[in-house]
Amino acid sequence: MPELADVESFREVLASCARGRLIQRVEVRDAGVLHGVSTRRLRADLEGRRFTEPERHGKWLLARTDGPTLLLHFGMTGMLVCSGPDEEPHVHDRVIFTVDGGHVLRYRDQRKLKGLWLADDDGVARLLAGQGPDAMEVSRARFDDLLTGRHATVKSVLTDQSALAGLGNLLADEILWRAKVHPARKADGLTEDERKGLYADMRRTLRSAVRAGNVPPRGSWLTGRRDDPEGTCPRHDERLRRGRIAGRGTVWCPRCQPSPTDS
DNA sequence: ATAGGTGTTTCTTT
DNA sequence: AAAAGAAACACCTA
Repeated sequence: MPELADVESFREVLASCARGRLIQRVEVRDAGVLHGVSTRRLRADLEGRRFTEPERHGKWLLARTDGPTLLLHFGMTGMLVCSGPDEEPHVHDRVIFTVDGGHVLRYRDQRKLKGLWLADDDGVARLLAGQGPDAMEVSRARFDDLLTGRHATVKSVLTDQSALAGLGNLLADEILWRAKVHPARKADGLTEDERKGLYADMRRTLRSAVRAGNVPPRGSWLTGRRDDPEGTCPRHDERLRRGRIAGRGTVWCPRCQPSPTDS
């Protein structure tokens, strides 16, 4: 699930559920999701504090409080859920925050690939130090530098969080499809026009996906067709192609996105 | 039933 | 430098 658009929706969940609220109780149901902090210290440091305005950088969610910051990363299957006070916990609710006003915030995750960190401002800076600029905020000039400076495939650059933060497998494929750029093209082999188009289509795609709260599995999107082994391009009846690029399952349209001829 | 796959990241090996 | 593989984890499907 969680790429930039999903994490942005979790930020909104956090804001509407808990911003300005007092943290009454922190229940760690599975300490396996805690990183660099014990259950005891998480509770001691957060209970009695108040959530403030949450932020996001790439796929990281920063749950700010009037004390330390709780950082959340959702791996492949994590999510943030807000519920009323009396709902039964879900099997995969790993940490549950009860705040005042009758709201309960749940960090839910099936696989526990990532999890929760607690940090002061220096710690936050350290954790995010390796991240590139957020994909929603990156300037055209910076985006250009990113691509022209690298000989790797364009897909691997787009999904490299240290280059550009926030794009995952689905968003990258979606953006490349919209921009009609083959994912295996070399980043430094793109023309000026292609980089310009890629930037514009990245912004368009992100705007729509953030509005939807995910990369929408609609038929007019590549994502709406990638799970169908016989899926075709939304633009025509061409059968989608699949392969492994940048180490991830990749989908593209052979007609819209011509194969790289350069090397 | 075992193998292989997965909207992620990181570390190691090639 | 960059790509591939494995590992972390839990679950699903073939």
